[in-house]
Amino acid sequence: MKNIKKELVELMHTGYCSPRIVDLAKKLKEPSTTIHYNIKQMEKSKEIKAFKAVFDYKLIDEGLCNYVLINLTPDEYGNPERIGKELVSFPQIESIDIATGGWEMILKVRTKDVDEFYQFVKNVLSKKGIAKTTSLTSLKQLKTEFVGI
Amino acid sequence: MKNIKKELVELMHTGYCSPRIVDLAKKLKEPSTTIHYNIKQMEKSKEIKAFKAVFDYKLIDEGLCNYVLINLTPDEYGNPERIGKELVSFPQIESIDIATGGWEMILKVRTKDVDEFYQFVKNVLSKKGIAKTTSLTSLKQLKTEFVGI
DNA sequence: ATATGTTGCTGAATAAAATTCGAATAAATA
DNA sequence: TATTTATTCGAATTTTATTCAGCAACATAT
Repeated sequence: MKNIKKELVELMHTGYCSPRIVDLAKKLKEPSTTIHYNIKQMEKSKEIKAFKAVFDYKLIDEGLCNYVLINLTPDEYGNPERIGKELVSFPQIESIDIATGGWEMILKVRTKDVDEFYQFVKNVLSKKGIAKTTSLTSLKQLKTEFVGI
Repeated sequence: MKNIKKELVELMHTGYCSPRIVDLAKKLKEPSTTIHYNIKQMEKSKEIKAFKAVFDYKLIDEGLCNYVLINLTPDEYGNPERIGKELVSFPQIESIDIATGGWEMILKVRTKDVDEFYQFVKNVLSKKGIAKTTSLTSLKQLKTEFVGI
């Protein structure tokens, strides 16, 4: 038995999917070529960034979700994007926002469990420029990526 | 000229997409029927919840993003899910989490602009059971739904 | 208003992909 | 080991995406 599922999850996290043109055409009662044309337009204009899968994260070893609120050190206020860009490639990070209102950065982080989250915090959040972090643990997710549970 | 794009965006926000089995097969160097079988398994077991599009929200009239931290009134502490379920169907809400650590609920909300956000706050967050809200406005998004900018 | 260029729409034909099915293999269980 | 169950995968079929050409709608200039 091959372990294909883990690799599939990884790939479909951010891509390797596409629109179901026939179904969209039926739903909107338009010719499928028209739907096709419009979606291609939206891809060209970058309105559409990707097609991807949404998972039940409890079932794929990403059961723990934390919002991490970050205060930067004063010398990093000027370009929070520097740290942000360092973080983008971490697969545990679902979203990164530069913010205002008490914290300079907001991360949404998914890990398997507390052990992995601890590792994440140690490796990532000890980066230069991060002064203080506050973690808000999600106890239950009722909606994710616009998809209700 | 028909206004198909708005309807397409709405539908592809949470579905009407599917995996690109042939591409996954090529990437993983496996037969496409094997990929097909494995994905169907993941759909049946509910590991996969949906296939959807990710947008550049600035370009589709959802340019303003706020994290809304919510304190519930003491009488609602017992079942935060009641309010949560009332909120699920709002299309502006990307995610709803029941949380611990200072706030009982965390919303991620996307609106066109401040005017629409104000309407949202008035209509939704004046619901019974919500004691206090704090909004954190995203100034810049570096990663969303696992997709980097 | 008319001409001209550009963008959007659509049916027909083609190319490509998903799905089904059956048989073989591998894994799990007794 | 024997038996059942789950997974792999090639061949055939069904379904879907894509291309293309022509037409319609719209915008802009004359």
